Amino acid sequence: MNKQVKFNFNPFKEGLNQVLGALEKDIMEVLWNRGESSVKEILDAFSNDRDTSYSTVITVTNRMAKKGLLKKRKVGRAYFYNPTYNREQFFDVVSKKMIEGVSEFSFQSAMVHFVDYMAQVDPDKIEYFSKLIESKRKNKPGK
Amino acid sequence: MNKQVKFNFNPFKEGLNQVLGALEKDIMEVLWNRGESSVKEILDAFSNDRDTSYSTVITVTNRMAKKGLLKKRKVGRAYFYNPTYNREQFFDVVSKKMIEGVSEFSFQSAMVHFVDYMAQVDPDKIEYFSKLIESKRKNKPGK
DNA sequence: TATTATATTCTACATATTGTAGAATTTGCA
DNA sequence: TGCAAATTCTACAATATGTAGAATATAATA
Repeated sequence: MNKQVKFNFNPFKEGLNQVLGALEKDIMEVLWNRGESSVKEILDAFSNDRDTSYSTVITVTNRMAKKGLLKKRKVGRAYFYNPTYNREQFFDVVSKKMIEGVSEFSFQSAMVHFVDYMAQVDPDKIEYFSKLIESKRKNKPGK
Repeated sequence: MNKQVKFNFNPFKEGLNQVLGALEKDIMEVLWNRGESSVKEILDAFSNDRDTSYSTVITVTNRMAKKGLLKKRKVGRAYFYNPTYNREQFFDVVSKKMIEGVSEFSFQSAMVHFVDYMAQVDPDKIEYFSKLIESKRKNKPGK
């Protein structure tokens, strides 16, 4: 029923490009900013340095719909596309799947490096994280 | 200098297949189990249900060497291959890069889902994790 | 040294993903 | 009903991975 979004994660890229191709990303950004849009509207929203043909955008939006990233809806003769998830949901859905994936891959290493990362990048986050954990500990069912 | 290993992560697969192709994984397993090996030795180590040609293995081991997964060394007329990282190191290197990648992608979500995952899969790990964090907090440089 | 067995290199094809777009076709509105 | 607009179909490019035959190089040995 719930067809989940499919993606790969490239840790050597940045931001959305870790999960989406360059054009896919640009399309998502437009749709998140504008809301449901037609291909023409997406094209118009692209900055002038991106020169992409009409049919290229159609091809890619259709592929994205097939992957579960977008929903399409017919309005008159044209199709309108809308992200399945809003920006925040998307980052959350991807993060969840990735954390599960990496944890399954090697939980021990994931733990260690997660703490290391926190300590290095923003030590203050550790405080917040501790609280998050404490609240979970309280909810932990006694054995 | 330190050419790092390149990889993608597919959270919809399992174990090493999240990072390696099917044949790449089989080759890594053989090398981790046997240590430095020739193509012939790798082929011999494959279970009988895998029917792969000599040149297929050469092609893939060479690609893996190019990606930084293996080191090759000439012995007589043949090349011997050895993993750049042992099994534990490999899981650790990949996990580190992935945790950094996902944290950069969305640290907030990563945090929440990491704790959720822990609580759900193995609540006892939370205790260990708390200690890990406490030790980091002590090392935290006072502002 | 000539032969043979073995290993490598080169090349090429298959599938999958993503970017790209022309040509043909459909469709809806004026 | 005719045309502009949009879609569909098809196809090519690059990258990643799996696959392997043919040609070539090389080492051991007869």
